[in-house]
Amino acid sequence: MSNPLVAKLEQFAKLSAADRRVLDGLATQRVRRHEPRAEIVREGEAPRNLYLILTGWACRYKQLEDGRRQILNFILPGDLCDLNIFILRQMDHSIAAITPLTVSELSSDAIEKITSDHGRITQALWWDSLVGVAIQREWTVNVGQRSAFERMAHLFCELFVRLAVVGLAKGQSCDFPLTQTDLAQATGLSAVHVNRTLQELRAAGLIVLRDKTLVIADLEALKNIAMFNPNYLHLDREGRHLDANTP
Amino acid sequence: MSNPLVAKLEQFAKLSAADRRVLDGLATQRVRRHEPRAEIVREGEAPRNLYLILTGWACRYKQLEDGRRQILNFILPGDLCDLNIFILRQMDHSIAAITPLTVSELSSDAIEKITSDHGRITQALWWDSLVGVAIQREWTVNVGQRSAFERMAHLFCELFVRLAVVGLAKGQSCDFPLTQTDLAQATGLSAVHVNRTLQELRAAGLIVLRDKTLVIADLEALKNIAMFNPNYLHLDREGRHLDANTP
DNA sequence: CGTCCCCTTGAATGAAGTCAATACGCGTGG
DNA sequence: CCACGCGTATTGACTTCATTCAAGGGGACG
Repeated sequence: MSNPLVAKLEQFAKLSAADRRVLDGLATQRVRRHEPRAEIVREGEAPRNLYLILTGWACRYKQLEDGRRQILNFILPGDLCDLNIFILRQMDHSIAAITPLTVSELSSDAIEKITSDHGRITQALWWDSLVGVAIQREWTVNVGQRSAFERMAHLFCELFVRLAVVGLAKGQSCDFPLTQTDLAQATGLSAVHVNRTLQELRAAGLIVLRDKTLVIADLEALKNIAMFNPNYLHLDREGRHLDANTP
Repeated sequence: MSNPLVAKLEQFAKLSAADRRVLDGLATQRVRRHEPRAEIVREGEAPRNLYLILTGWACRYKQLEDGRRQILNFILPGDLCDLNIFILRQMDHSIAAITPLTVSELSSDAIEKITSDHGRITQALWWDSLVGVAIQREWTVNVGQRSAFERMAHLFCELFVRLAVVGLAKGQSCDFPLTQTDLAQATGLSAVHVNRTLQELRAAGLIVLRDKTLVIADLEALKNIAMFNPNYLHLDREGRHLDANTP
C-alpha cells in the first residue's frame, strides 16, 4: 500500500526518496483501528494526539446543545489532523470515524523533528494545513449560498477530486461510504431533502450512487452546476520551486 | 493608541515589554489607508503582503460566478491576515474594506525574523491562526444549522466578544458599521429577511442597533438564544505557561 | 423472525426568498 | 436653497424551497 500522505504532498512539491522515507515513518507510528461511528476526539477534551488517517473516512463535526449536528469536513486517507493543535488547551469540535478506520497517532516530538530537519516536508505540511482552512471556507460558502442541488453537487466534486489526489478514485468512480444522514449533516439539509435531491442528481444523469459507490457520470456538468472552482484545493504544484531532483 | 494585536495576543500569554516592542514594530511598518468598500486582496492574485489591521473593519469573502457573495469572516483591528500565505501561489478568496481602514503591510522577512527570534510571540501567532480556523468552522455551523434568528444572535455575540478583547467595546456597546446587506452576505440570508430578523431581535429586547452602534441589551439571553459557546475563541489564556515575568 | 438502520414517498407546513414599492437621510451640484 | 440621485432601510404580498411528520419498504444481522 502506498502512503496517501505522500501522494497528497506530492501535489505541492516533488519529494525525495529520503522525504518519502520520513513520511512512511509517520505512517507506521502507533497505528490504531477504530470502529465505524466511534468518537476519536471529543469536544472539550485536551488534544492528546495528532492523527494521520491511513485508511477509511472520518469527519469533524460540532454538535449544538439541542442535538443539531454540523459536519465540518470529511477526513480522508492522507489527511493529517490539526498540526500545532497542542497549543490549544481544549478541542472545540469532535472527530468521529465514519467507516472502519486506521490511523497513525503521532507524537508532537515526531512532528517537531520533521519541522526542524526537513524543510521541504515542513513547507508541504504548511501547504496542507492552508488547504484545510481553504476547504473550511468553501464549506461556509457552500452552505451559505448554494441551493440544495448545487450544494450536493459541490460536495461530490470536492470529495471526488480529493480522493483522486490520493489515488482512491478509479476512473469515474470511488468508494462513497456516507449515509444520507451524513450528507444531510454536512450540507445543512434535512435527510429527506437530501434523498430527493439525490434523486434529482441521478435523474439529471450526473451521478450514480449505489452500494456505497459513487460514479460521476458527467463531471463537467456536475462542476458547472456546482460552480465548482478547484482553486481552493491548491493542487497546481505550488511548491515546485522546492522540488527534489528525483532520480 | 494601544496596539490591538498586543491586546489580542495577551489573551494567550502575558507578553514581556520586549515582546510588546517587537509587536509595536509590526504595527508601524508600511502603513496604508483604504477607502470603505475598497478591495485589498483579490481572488486569483498572488499573495503580496501580510496585513495587520490597525483600525477599521474589513471582510474576507468569496463570490460565485453568478454574483452571489458569501462573507467568510469579519476582520477586526488586531487581526493578522494569513500567516504563511506566501506558500500559496494564488488567493482563493478576496478581502475588502468595510469602513475606512488602516493596515500595516508586513514583509515575509519581518515575520520570519519574529518566528526565529521570539518563541513566545511565535506561539501566540500560531494560537491566533488556530483561532482563525476555529472561527471559520463556527461560521460553517452557523449558516448550516442555526435559524435566521439564532444566526444573527450568534454573529452579534461573536463580534461583540472579539471587539471587547481588543478593547473596542465600551460596556454593553460597540461600533457596528455593517449594513444589512453585509449582514445578509455574512449569514447567508436575504437582506429583506435580515431586516425582519433585526426587528425581532429588537422587539425581544436583546439588542439596539442604530446609527452604526450596537448595544447588547441582554448578553446572557442573546448567548442562550444563539447557543453561543465561546470555547472556539480560546480566550482562557491557553499559553499561560509561556507567560513573561512581567515587572 | 424480529429488530435496527437506512432509504423512500406523500402530504402538510413553515421559514426564508423574491419582487416591488416606498421612505429616509446625505451629499452634490444646479 | 432646493432638486436630484444614491445607498440604505422598511414594508406588503406572494412564491418557493426545504422541513416536518408519518408511514412503509428493504436489507443485514443476531
